[in-house]
Amino acid sequence: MDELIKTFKALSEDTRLRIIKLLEGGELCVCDIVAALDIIQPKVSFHLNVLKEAGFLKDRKQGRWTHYRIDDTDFFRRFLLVSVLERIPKEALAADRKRLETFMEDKPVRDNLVSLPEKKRCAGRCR
Amino acid sequence: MDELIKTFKALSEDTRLRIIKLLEGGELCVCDIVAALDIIQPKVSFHLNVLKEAGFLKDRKQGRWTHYRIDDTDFFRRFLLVSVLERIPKEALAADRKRLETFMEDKPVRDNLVSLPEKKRCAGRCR
DNA sequence: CTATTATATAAATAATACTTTATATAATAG
DNA sequence: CTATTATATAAAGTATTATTTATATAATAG
Repeated sequence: MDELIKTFKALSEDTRLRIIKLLEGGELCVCDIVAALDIIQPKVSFHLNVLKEAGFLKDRKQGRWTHYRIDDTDFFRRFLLVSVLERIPKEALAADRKRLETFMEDKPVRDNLVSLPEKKRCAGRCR
Repeated sequence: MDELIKTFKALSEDTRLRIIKLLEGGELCVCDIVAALDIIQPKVSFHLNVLKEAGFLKDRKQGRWTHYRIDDTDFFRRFLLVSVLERIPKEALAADRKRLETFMEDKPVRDNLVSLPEKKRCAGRCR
């Protein structure tokens, strides 16, 4: 029963649902999420960890960055995620999406690194 | 998004899942649930209200009693309830079920009232 | 090697949620 | 009407969870 409670509790918080909605578009590193949500990094890390511990996210370390993505290996959690995604209207989190886009576009440093091996690049404007 | 959070939060607590599992067997009045869970009445009322506010339960007043039952009018909540029920193994809450059965059987007063109109009877041993 | 960057984690604080105790209310038995 | 019963609610206390600030760690650029 504890696992079930942990599962639902992970989905019972605003910031975490915003993260899920962001990751609908694919993998992001922590700094991308920080920029998109416009909240401080330890707060983002805290919530990412709650979602990960509950089995909703997977992480992938790459150099200095940690990339998070939706973990869709479990059927029940996958159903819950889809339910969440379809119940949050696109316009509700438009600001998050907008900040993410701006952050992604406005990355002069990344452009300089496009030719470097994947290991050294970040999806955002990280150096 | 707030409604979604409220929905999941309602399912993020031990006592509330025990209540849901109890109500799988059908409508019960508050005193039945108090007896089954062996916890104090205001605590039960608090959790019943959380579940009701989240749309998982309906209540029905009958004389001095309030009977609660699962509200299966909404498809999504219904799916969540079924998911909860099937994920809580029968043996996990055997003690609750046992206390409920004992309480239901051991009701000398109710037997005296069986012939009275429905309005005056309680499912438990309430007088 | 040193400085910087990305992220994590610890400690302190703040905010929420739950529990308990006490009391209110409404129905009804006597 | 008065006492009792079932349930609800308010107030106070406790516990849990979230947030912030500060710091640690690990990677890497220079």
